[in-house]
Amino acid sequence: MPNRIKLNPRHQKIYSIVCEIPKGCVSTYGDIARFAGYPRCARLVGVALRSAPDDLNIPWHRVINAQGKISFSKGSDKAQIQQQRLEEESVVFMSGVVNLRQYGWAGNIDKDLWQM
DNA sequence: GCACTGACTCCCA
DNA sequence: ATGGGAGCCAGTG
Repeated sequence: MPNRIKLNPRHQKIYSIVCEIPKGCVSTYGDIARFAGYPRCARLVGVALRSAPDDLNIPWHRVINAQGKISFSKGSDKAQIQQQRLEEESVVFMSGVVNLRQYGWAGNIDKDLWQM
């Protein structure tokens, strides 16, 4: 990913993590924050993604909250776009909720690798 | 530098 | 299962 844009190291770290999310998978703010090295900074992820320029092509739509839902207000433009993009990646929304057990990227490694 | 806000999360009623 | 409240850390004004 191009890092020509000068941003805070934390943000860049978060961007890197988000970019590592494989297609067809989703992750949560809390998990990404953990991977980035900021266990309690779920909000920071939100701030970072909000500041994320489109130039980087950040797959921010693969980032959802711990409930498996979109953090935006229902009916919000971004929420619509996010869901649509995920569906295009074979991520199925059931009642507006993503099954993290199945699509959760962090979920695959969280149990064994991050169990401490 | 202080105070408020937030694309969050967790716990309890 | 659902709803409400407190905690958390950074960013922004």
